[in-house]
Amino acid sequence: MGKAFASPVRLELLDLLAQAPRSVDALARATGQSNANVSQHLQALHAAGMVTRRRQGTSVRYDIAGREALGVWLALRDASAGRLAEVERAARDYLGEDVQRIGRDELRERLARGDAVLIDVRPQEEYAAGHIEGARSIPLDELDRRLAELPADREIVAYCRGPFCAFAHEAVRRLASAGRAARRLDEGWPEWQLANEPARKRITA
Amino acid sequence: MGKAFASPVRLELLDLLAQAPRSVDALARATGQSNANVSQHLQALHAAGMVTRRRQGTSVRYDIAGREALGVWLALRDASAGRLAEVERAARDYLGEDVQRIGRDELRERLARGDAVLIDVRPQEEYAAGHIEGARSIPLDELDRRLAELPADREIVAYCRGPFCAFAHEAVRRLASAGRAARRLDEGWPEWQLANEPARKRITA
DNA sequence: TTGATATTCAATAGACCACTTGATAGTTTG
DNA sequence: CAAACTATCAAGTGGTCTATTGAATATCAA
Repeated sequence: MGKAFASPVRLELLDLLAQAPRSVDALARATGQSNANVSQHLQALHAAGMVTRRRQGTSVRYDIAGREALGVWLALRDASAGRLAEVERAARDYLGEDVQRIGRDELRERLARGDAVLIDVRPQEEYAAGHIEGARSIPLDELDRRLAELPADREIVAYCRGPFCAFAHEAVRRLASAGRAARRLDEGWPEWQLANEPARKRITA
Repeated sequence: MGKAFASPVRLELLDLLAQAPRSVDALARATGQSNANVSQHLQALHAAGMVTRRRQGTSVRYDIAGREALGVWLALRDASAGRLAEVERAARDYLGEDVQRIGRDELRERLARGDAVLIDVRPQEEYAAGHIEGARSIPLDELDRRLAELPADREIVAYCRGPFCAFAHEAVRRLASAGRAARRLDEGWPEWQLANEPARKRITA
C-alpha cells in the first residue's frame, strides 16, 4: 500500500477521488494524463486497496476506499504540510493572502442558530456527490452573478475541497470586496465527512 | 513524503523507530541490512520529514518525527490491514491463535481500581524510551523465570509493540498455561502514546 | 596525533517504474 | 449486428530507485 503514495500522479488521483467518484476518462482529463496511464495508476491504487471500482454502463467509476483510505491520505497530506517547510511555503504561495477562518465547532453553533449561511464553492458534481448538511451549492465561477441569492444581513461561510484548495479563499475575498461579511471554513468536505461519519469498527487484528 | 513508504526496508525502519529512537548501527543490526544502506534510507526518511536525527557522541540517534509522522505510519498500517485481505491473513498466521483482549478504556478503569497488573513485554530499551504509565517491564524472554514477581490473585495485562506484534500474544499464552488470568491490551505503546499525548496544534494552512 | 568506531558519500550494476503506442475487450446505441 | 465509446492490456523505452562496494568524514579516547 505504501507504494500507492510514491507517484505524484497517483496522489493527484487520490486527491480528486477524495472529493467525488469519477470515471477514468474524467480523471484523465482532470489531470492531463493519457487514459491508459491513468487506468494503470488506478489499477495500482486498486491493488493497494486505496480505491474501489464499479462498472457503470460504458464507463468505470472509481472511488476512494472508505474511511480508512481517506484517513491515510489526509494524514499524509497534513503531516507533509506540517513537517516539510517546502510544502508549507508552496501552499502559502498558492493560496494567496489568508482570509478569516471559522472552525468546525463554531460553524455548527452558528448554523444551529440560523446565524450564518454556508456555501459550497466546489464544482457542482462534487457537491452532488456529497456535501455538508445545510450547505448551498454556489460554484466559484458562478459566485459573482449569484451574489443576490445570498442574504446581506447574515455572515457567509464558504468551504471547498480542503485547507489547500484555493476556492474558498478566493470566494471570501470576492465576497468581502462586495461588502459582505464572509469567512472560510478551515477544512473541506473530506475532512468534515471523516470527522462526522461514525467510526464503524476498530482495528483489532 | 509519499515515497518514504515505498520501500519495505523503510517501513521496517519506521516501525522500529515508532518504538524507540535508535542509532544507525542498531537499526542495521535489527533489520539485517548493511550500515550504508540503512544510512541512505534514513536520509530519505529524514528528507521526507518522517524522522529526526541528533548526533550523540560518536553515533547518530534517529527518531520518528513527532505525532504527525507517527499518525501517518499507524494510519497506513491499519488501513492496509483493514483493506488488504492478504495483509490481514499474514498477520493472523504470524500472530497465532488469538488470545483474550482488553481495550484501552477498560484497562484504565481496572488500573485505577488497582485491579490489574500491567506488564510491558518489549525489550528493555524500548520500555526505557517510553511506556504506559504504571506498567512494569518484563521482557518476553524473562517472563518464565520472573513469574513469581506477579501476584497470583490479580489479572495480568500484557502489551507490546502494537496489534501486529506477537510478544503480547505469546506472553498471555505462557501466563495462561502457568495458570494465571491474563489478557493482552489490544494496542501497543505507539498507539497509546498517540491517543494520550495532547494534540499540540491543528493544521490550519 | 593516532587509532578506533560510527556514519556518510560516491560510483555502479541491476531491478523496477512511468509513460507511450497500438491493439483488444466490454457496453451501449443506432 | 455494427458503430461508437470507454477502459484495459501488452510491449517497449527512458528514467529512477535499491543495494553494494570502497573511500571519506566525524567524534572520541588514548
